Amino acid sequence: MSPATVDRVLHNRGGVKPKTVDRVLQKAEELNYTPNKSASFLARKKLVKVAFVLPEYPEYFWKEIEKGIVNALEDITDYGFHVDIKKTSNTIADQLETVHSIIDSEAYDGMVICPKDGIPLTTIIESAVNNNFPIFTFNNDSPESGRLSYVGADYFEAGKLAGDLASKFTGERKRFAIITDEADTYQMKQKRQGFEAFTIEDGDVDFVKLLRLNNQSMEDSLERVRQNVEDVDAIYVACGALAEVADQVKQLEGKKPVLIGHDLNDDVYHHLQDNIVTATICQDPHYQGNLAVRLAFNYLMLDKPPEKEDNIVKLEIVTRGNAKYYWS
Amino acid sequence: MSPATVDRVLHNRGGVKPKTVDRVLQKAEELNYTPNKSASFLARKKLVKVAFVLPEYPEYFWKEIEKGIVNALEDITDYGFHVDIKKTSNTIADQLETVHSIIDSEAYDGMVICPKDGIPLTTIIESAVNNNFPIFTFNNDSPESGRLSYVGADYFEAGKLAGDLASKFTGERKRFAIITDEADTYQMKQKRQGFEAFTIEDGDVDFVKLLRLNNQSMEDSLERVRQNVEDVDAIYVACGALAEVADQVKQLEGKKPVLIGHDLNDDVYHHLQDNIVTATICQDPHYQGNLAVRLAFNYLMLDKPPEKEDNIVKLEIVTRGNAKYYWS
DNA sequence: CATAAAATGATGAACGTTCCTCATTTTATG
DNA sequence: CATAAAATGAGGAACGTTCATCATTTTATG
Repeated sequence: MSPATVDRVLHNRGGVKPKTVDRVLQKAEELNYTPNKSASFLARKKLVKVAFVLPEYPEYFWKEIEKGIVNALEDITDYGFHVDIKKTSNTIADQLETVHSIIDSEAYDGMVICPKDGIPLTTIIESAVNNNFPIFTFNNDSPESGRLSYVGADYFEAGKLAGDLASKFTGERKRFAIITDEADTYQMKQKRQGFEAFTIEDGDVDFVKLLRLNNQSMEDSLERVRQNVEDVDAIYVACGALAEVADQVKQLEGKKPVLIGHDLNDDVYHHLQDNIVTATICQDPHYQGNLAVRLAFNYLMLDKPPEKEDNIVKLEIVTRGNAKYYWS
Repeated sequence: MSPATVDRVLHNRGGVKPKTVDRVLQKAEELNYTPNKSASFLARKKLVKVAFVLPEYPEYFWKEIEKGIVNALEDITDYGFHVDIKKTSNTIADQLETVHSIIDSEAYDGMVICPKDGIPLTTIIESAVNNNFPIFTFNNDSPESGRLSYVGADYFEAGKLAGDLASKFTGERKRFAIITDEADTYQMKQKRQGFEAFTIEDGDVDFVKLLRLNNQSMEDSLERVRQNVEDVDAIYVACGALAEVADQVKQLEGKKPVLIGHDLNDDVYHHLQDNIVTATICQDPHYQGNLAVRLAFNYLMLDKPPEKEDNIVKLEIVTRGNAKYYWS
């Protein structure tokens, strides 16, 4: 039997009779054979290409993600694995177009995407996956689409954690407020529900009031928030406006409420230093980018399907004391 | 010019006249040459071997580290890089012996070690490094030894973070206690000083009392701690006895003080769930193990010296709400 | 300046796969 | 059962390095 035959079996490229296939596989098992990666990558002639589809927004977060991706790729160069990062505006239409062009171009062997909520994306992912085009989701899931695997956080848990923190950072009185905005995406709903779930389980919470920002008239609604927040002991900002809310809180007279939110940017970092923001809940974007690359690499280059359908990344608590590790 | 000549230059294996060396390097620069890793690993015949010297203790922590190491190695198999993990008892003598045998055996191309405090280890590391035997430190540093690079936490910062948390988790009154034990290692001193530094900077702290456990008569000293802690609002356990102290705190009547410490094990995990331990400060052992392997790999296999002398890993805050991501 | 030693240069065989090409055997079809 | 088509098998070149070996040139030494 020639190496070529064996290779055909190992890559199930067909053209080998079942009896031989068995013989090869059995022998491989017996000898505890594992292909040598160096040789394999070296001999492989064609590039494997993967497209990463990311929203442009919010900038700082995706920049960090991108660093994680690039960083993971550094370890992998020379192995014939290539990724293109495609940024789309934050509209569904734009993302759909990008995805279509990726699939139709037939230039890619797979895709990793942070999909917008809703049917259109689910549908196209589903049909691509059924068509044997592997897709991984990222940061925002689309479980019904049949994507191979998801990398990202559990936002319900994130909301619960926010509740846990709000409770720990406050004293006797626990009058809480949640702030969301109009978009009220799936992620935001999950966070809110998690926070509420915590307050119900906990029992010590006096009340939770829900405030919604209006993106059209941001100034007005922030003003309203400020007025509504004077009798509150902790505020949980579930939307992306943590820094803006912090600006308002900073203006409050007297004892300031505990302020908790998500993610980190330059403004939030400074509010942490000033103890206006007590804590912010982060996911390590670097790690996330890294993991997504590895999943795609393992699948496409090493024939290793993802071990789990969900790769839930950890939620990290960032305060003044450890912020510098998270913001560089 | 033959590939062999070029190769000699690229691996500065000598035997090439300076003019040629220059010519080659210049051309390489000009062509933006980077060696192909697959081909390089494949053609390389000899194994590179690295010894990891770890204390056996505390078990759970080093088990996690080991997982991180093994995990990093999985991505690297077939590349001719091999590591042996050597565990030593917690005595200096034992560690010295292990290190000597590693160096004398001449079977290794490098070493990663979590060195015990003190002159003996510093000395031997220094002489080995001067002798062109690369050594990386890990979890516990030995900067004067001239090790190539350190991977681990900044324990002074860890103490400060503990102070920050203690302050945030308490209300009006801030009467704190620090608990250490007899060993009072460098790490523990750093943590203590960091905590104290925070309390001084902060200004709001009423007092900090220092309690020292006696390892010989643990029961007695825990008993003593319990009595000394009734008038305290927050306790910071800087030594490894967080779970034991938590057991004592659990028995206290009335309002329990905030309890903060380091690391995670099964007992601490349960005390977090019960809200006896409010928060514990962790370093990701998985990541640490991973990073140490990569540093050694980059240095020995890719000729990439570590970018930084200190690879300070982040300090992570673990509470009931996110403990599950840290304990599996 | 003869000679040995050191320095430098060229050659080509590995490393363990992948995959193309061609030869041979089996199977399907009338 | 003849023939074409499909299935299977064997052989060997290529991937881009590393490194041992041998050939040649330069340098040191008396």
